[in-house]
Amino acid sequence: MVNTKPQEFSAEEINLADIAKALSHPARIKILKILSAKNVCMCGDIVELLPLAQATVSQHLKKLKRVGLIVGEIDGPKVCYCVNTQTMEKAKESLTKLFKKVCC
Amino acid sequence: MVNTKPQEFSAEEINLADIAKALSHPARIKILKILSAKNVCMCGDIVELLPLAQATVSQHLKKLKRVGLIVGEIDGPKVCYCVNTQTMEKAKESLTKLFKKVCC
DNA sequence: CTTATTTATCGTATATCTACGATGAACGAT
DNA sequence: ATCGTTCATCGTAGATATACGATAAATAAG
Repeated sequence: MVNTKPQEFSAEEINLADIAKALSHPARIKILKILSAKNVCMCGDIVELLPLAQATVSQHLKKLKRVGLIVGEIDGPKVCYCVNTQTMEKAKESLTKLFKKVCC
Repeated sequence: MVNTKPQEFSAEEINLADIAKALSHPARIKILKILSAKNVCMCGDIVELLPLAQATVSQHLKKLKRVGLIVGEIDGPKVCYCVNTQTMEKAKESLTKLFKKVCC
């Protein structure tokens, strides 16, 4: 009798799940839209546009940063956030690949 | 002075976040791949292919069902799961729309 | 009817997520 | 040096996610 149960998931599956997790809250979806619309944006500007406290927005930004979907550059006391187009492209490709495999 | 802080998120943002949440675990990514490869599949078959207990796999299936990405049809004591291509297409379109807006 | 098979659900433990106020750290301006 | 601005982090509370064994429910087969 052979053990067919695999030990873990593939790096690709884990990576795609991480991307999806970063996109799994409306606030983070909206943050990406805001950043792309303004091209570059201070944290404070984002807080103004979301129904959330500054600390909470900062946490959401951290999660988007962690997977590389956005980048924050320090500019004096402020921080300029912007979309990381390269990572975003990769994310899009990974998802497109999944959809192609799964249905379309 | 005007209050610029919105009260909540849009239905579209919430919906997209829900889809992303359903895809936010490697097991669920893999389940979708398995189902599409076999076209139709029993729960037990999926359990064999994942490094998880039956109860855990059942929970993951439930989450995919909840957002409509898969459908389970009862067949005697078994349940035949398959990808819901329609919902999958919609999910793909929603994500594509986001990526188009945000970067690509 | 009893038994075996298949799957969902329950109960439970641990971890992560989400949200906020308070505080700290970094910087520019005075 | 002090103050105001901006943002991250800490501490905390409650909710949700993840995993499993045990059990229940439904059906097919004997």
